Amino acid sequence: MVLKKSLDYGFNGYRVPIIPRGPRSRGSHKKSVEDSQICAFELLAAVAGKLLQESESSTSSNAEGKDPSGIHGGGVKHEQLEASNALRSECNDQGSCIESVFVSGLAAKNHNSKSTLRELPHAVCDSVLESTSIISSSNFSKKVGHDVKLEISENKIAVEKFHGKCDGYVHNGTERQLEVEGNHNHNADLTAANTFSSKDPMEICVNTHPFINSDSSVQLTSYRDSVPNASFPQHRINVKVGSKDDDENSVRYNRPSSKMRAFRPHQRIGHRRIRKLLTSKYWKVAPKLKDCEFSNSNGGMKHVSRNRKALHTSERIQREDPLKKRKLFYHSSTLAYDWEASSESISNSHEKTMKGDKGGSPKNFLHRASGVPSSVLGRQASFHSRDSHVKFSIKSFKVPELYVEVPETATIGSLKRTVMEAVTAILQGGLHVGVLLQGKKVKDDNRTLLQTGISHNDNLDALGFTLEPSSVMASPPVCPKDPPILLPCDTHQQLTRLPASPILDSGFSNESCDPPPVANVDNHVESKNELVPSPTDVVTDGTTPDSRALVPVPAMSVEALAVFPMNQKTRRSELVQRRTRRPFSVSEVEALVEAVEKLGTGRWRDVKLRAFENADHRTYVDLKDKWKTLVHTASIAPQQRRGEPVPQELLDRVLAAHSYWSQHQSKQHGKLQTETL
DNA sequence: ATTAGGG
DNA sequence: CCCTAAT
Repeated sequence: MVLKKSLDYGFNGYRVPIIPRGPRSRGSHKKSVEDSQICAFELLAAVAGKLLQESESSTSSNAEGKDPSGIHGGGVKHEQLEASNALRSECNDQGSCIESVFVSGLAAKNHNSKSTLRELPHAVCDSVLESTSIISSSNFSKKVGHDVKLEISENKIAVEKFHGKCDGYVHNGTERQLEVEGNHNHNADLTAANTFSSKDPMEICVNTHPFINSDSSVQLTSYRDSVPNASFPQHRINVKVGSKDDDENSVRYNRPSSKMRAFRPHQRIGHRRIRKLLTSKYWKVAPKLKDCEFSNSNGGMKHVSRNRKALHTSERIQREDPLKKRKLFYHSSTLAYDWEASSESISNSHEKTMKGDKGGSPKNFLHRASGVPSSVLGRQASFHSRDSHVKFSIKSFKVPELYVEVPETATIGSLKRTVMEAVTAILQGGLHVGVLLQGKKVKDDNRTLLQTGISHNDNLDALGFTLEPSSVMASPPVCPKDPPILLPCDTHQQLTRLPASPILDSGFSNESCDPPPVANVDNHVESKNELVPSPTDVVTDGTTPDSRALVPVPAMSVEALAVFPMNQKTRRSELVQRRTRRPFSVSEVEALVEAVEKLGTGRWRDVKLRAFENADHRTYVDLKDKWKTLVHTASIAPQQRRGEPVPQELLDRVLAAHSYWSQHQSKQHGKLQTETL
């Protein structure tokens, strides 16, 4: 449809099939969605939990014994409760959780004592996650046919408190519960609320420590490893999460994951889907790692309180749009997930370096990090270490959005499984960590931290991390046929878009990060998109409300977060986040120029309608501003121009149009001018 | 809601 | 991009 329109006008307006909207986006429906999604889905936590659980049985027996200190237990418990309460209250406050159901699994269980599941971890201390929770409040949805699509947005998974030593496996201490409550009457919308309450915050600390590199498999690992063992001499079991799964998990997951990966066209076109937004999860890491502060069990309570705070904050932050979306199909259900770039703040470590640190090369660090699913924002705190090691901790990270599509007849259990599988698949699929420095992605993996400008006393605050899907994940086949399924498309699009904002400073995590590196390889130019309507476009255009909803989910990014690490006191940035920067691509500029040539300046509304109607992230103000800058750019020497170079030809047209319209003050009747220019 | 400009 | 004032 869009295409048609464009044609009608005689030129192709720039269209972005799917554009992530910033928090403040003026986009219409999106907004409502965002608003409605209040509760967070602790996805990550869930994942971790799952993993843990899987292995739990095996581990559990041991666990208890391991934790000599009883502290963990009590402390943890409290924390958990608090966390859940906090979450709950938050939901209430927002009011959107009405529909959400709190699965009190956590709370309830906690009460009972630490839930059995959880206990293990505590005891073990190794586990990174003590508990995870997922909360989803969701809203939405409609049914299409038999399938229910759940989109859980703004869910966060937070792993709060990590007590324990970092070594060891990540145990399944995590408890994850996912419940969906749906009232789906035949026509009724299905509402599902999942709650995962996270009990324990997880703390993650990453440093360049040598050990870190040990396992590659799962992110969690990093922490454990990273933690200086000095502090936790105890049981250091290096288990990879991934490895761990081998036995049980592998069996279970393999099948699902493989299936999930394969994208298959949505079969039931007529079905209604319910979309549930899954928000990202946050992993909370101890805000400050004092060298192993967290290793102490007592530290737990303290951390907890902080965590709670963080949690709340993070929820607010969550508004961001997901960077990416993907869909997975599992059996009859489809899972799509978005990765949100947003990351959580990372705590600073004021500590001095850990003794244990040996110089970890940046590389090590990176490697370590990779594997963590979901975006992570890291912020450095101060590094006092005298040595050349940079130490930082990642407070939390969240997983963007998760789309789940399942038959209405699906059981809650199956839904849970589906979600977990999706998450698991993602995790296993491999994620890599992107490093952002001052909002810009650092692509050169070979550069050292020092070369990159990351040193213990420098801009640690500007350091951020993002979790990016592995390339494999990124390139799932697109299924044009099935309109509803967009994720793949999204992916595609994103990939496509990358090229658009090449090198500039502007490269934000958003755009740049999302796509896997691989993606970069196949750069498509934005213009290409225009020429050849991408599936995404089709989807977007076409569309049923449902599909629309799905597709457009944008992604926001981490960058913003990255840029504004959550400092509890400072910055309300979280609330007033700036829109993510989206440099105009050449094709956009062209569309703008063309529109202005025809309409003249002063009619930005019309310009917007004409050339950017489908680019919801471009407001008329943006267009006006862009024009302003274009005029300026065209007036200065090419050497002074920055950013993606705009073809001189376009700049010439800009000047011509500018002067033309300046003279013809009559901005109102601009019909004749095309030729003039 | 738009437009125009300054920041 | 944001913010504001003026429409």
